Amino acid sequence: MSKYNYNHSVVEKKWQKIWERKGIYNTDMKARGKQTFYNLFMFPYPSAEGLHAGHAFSSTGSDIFGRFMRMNEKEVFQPIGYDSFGIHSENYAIKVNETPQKMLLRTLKTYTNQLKSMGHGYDWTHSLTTSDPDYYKWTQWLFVKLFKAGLAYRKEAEVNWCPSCKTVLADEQVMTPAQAGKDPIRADGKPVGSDEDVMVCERCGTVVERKILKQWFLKITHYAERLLKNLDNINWSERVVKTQKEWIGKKEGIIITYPVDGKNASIDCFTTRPDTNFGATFIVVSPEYARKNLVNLIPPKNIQKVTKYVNNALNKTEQQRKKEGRVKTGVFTGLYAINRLNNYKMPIWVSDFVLGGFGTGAVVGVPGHDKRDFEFAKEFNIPVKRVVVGSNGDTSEITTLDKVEEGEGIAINSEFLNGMNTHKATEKILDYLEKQGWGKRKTTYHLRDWLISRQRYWGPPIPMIYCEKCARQGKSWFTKNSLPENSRNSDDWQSAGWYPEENLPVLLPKLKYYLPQGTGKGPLADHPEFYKTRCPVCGSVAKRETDVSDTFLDSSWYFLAYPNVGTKEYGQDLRAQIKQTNKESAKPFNDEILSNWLPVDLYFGGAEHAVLHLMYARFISMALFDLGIISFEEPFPRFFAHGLLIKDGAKMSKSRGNVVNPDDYIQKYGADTLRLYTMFLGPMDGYPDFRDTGIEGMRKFLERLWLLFNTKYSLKTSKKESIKVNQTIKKVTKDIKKFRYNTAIASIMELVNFLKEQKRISQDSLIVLCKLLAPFTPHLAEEVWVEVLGKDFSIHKSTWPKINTKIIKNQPVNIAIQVNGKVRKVLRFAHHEALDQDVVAKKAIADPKINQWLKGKKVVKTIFVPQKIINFVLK
RNA sequence: GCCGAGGUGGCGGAAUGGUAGACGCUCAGGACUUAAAAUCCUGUGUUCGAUAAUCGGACGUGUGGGUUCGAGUCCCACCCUCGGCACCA
Repeated sequence: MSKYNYNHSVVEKKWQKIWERKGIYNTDMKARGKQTFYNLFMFPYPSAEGLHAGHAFSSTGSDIFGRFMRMNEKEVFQPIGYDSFGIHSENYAIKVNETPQKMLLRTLKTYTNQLKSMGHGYDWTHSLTTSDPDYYKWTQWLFVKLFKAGLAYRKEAEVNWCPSCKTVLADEQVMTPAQAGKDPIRADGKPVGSDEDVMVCERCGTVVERKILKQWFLKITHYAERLLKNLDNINWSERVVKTQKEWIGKKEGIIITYPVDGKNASIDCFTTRPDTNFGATFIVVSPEYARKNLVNLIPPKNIQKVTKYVNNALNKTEQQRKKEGRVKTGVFTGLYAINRLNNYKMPIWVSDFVLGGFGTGAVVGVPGHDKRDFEFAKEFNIPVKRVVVGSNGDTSEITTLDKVEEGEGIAINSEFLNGMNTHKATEKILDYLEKQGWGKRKTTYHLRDWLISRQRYWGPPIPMIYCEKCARQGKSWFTKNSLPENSRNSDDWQSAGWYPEENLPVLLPKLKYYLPQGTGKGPLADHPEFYKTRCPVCGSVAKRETDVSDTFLDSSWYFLAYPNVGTKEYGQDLRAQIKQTNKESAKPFNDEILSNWLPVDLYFGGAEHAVLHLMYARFISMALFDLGIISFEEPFPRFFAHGLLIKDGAKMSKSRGNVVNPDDYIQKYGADTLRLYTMFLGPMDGYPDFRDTGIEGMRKFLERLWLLFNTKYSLKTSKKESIKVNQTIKKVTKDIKKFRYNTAIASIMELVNFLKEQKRISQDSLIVLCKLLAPFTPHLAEEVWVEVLGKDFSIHKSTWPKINTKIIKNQPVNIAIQVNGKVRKVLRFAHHEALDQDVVAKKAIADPKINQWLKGKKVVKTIFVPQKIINFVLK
């Protein structure tokens, strides 16, 4: 090839072929003697014909780090695969009117070609596809394991239903339209008002409905405390940690029991601020609570008004309640409750601002220290008491909303709590109330159990068998005494008649018509040849579960599978296994490989999975840890949340018509150009906008690079050149470690500009430059390494350049002149002038400006200020 | 309302308390060319002044204060933007 033309398509194809043939990115899983590095990138789900430029942006970010670690002498494992099961793929198949199987045959080929054409260093020998029976038999095995451990159960519950996807959704898959990035639509075609607060399906943007159905749940709440606690010990992007913490939503408080005056009854209220309880002046219960627990107690003269209010409130939809805003309404029940702390008689009210579904559904009103309580008290002329003095020191009466002190402070008017700070007072009162038997500590979480049933076709069938005969006799897989710890206290235990299927996989049959029914049952329910079976215990006719599991169950363990792909453990036949006595110990993992490679060293992915995949994967890992199957709780000690590549100010999406296809750019400019360009646009955790003009410039830079490498070089390196080169190494290394690829590239460009201005460029400088470029532009670097610099095969087996610290030590310095003990003047000198402190000091004094300034002043000291201040006395 | 993150040229974005605007895009001028494209060179925060030319001054990081020899960076108050949570007791 001509040395003056950089032909990207020839070079890139050539090296991609060589890499594949020689398998240089294939990892020796039993590697010894080298430190291992598991570099994981969130696998894509094939819900379109191919990847868009956003994937190129994020996957390149992950690949660069992997290549960097490789050059830092780590044995790097960088796998890739496909999250091919699930609603997203199925919906796309429906759209193109094909079966998911057939659609995937085509799209996976495209995805693979695209990923390869970007030049990522993936180990394709450890690839996996979640819809492959070899994979999903283990997903089913996982479900069975969880079931046996009491972590999977079935219960009837009010659940989210997407009328468009015709399936239920987990709480995490329901969000506001803004979060989903979709305009809300209603299944019946009615328009959604812009002021309406609606929740939509994460996938399709349809407004969700509520339905009561019997479904399978995973008991993630059992791990709420550990999921929360461990967050403090893992190195994750801050915003993701915060989101998870909020989603778990831990609240510590106490349930206080207040006797109802003159009745043989009491009301339980949950509060997180028992330290303010001396300031309680009323009780409010939700309409739900009133209807359920209070109606019989209410005096006749109040009953009509209360009933009317309750009925009215309960007939309103959630949306109506929200629309009415914060105006407080309510009705007095005629009843009083006693606050046993001070024997205060608190009127009991009913109001719809109290939620039936949170806490106990009843609240104790402390109007001085809760804004909502204050609004309510003002509305109905209920007394307000101050029991906390906040940081502003105000002790006056609380008469307006802005005087309500919700923060921490010092307790007053609270008898034995007086003078204590909020923290101490809380501890004291908690102990006191428990000791008196008036209350009980209670911790609540926002996190709910994970609903995994899906009434769809494209997923792993939930491997459970239902035997009606056994159910009638109250039999189940668990004997009465063998109910696991986790489930023993649960009211939700309704699994009589259910047995786990161990003859795995329960194959998903090929169906020609697989569309969701919308009846609350999945398409498999129409296929007796699938669901008809025999009870594994009594042998009578039994039925299989016809729902499939959530796609997030597939992806909750895939990172554990990658390193084990190809092992005999992962490949073993579970159908043969069950005949063996050790069937309980069957698992897809090789212990040596697990300990060599896991947990994942760096997980690179999108922040949108904060409460979805990332939470589920942590939960599953903890469960597997408790079952003794793996030896760590946290699968991802380090997670980096990348940003998103946007186009014309918006997220790329088909409906907006702003999808950038990376193929066009790879063909026109080359993968290296696209890699370098997307990385240069901005910080990796930002939201850079893709523009065509910029990429032209980047392509020109690569051409100039190519020319630079092809110019004559000398063997000697000048001192100035050496300083520059070493500064660049230092900067680029630091930036890559912090995922600041854009500034790393800028430094490389600066070095190139510098080298171009030199009359002679040394070979050493070019070698360093080539190495610095290698993670970003792997093909170009490889070509230069071998063809131009004549080095051994593959730059990626070479080592990252070392910094010569001696050379870059001399940085610019400041000379500060001290008069009468205070620094009064500072001069700045370039590094090469400031090698000797005395020389510099003399020079400072000699400076005409300083000289003039110094006139008539007594110089005591000059101070040498490079990075830190070093004092020395001027003689 | 509460909790985060942030506000720097025409644009994307750089700056361990130490020459603000690296690097790139855009734009302008020049060279080459019959011409255009490509390429290369020069300039490009605002403003004032000056020279034959090299040049010099002032102001500039949302606003107003403060600390410091020195502040985009640290502290206080305010304004604005973007995320997350939201009648969760």
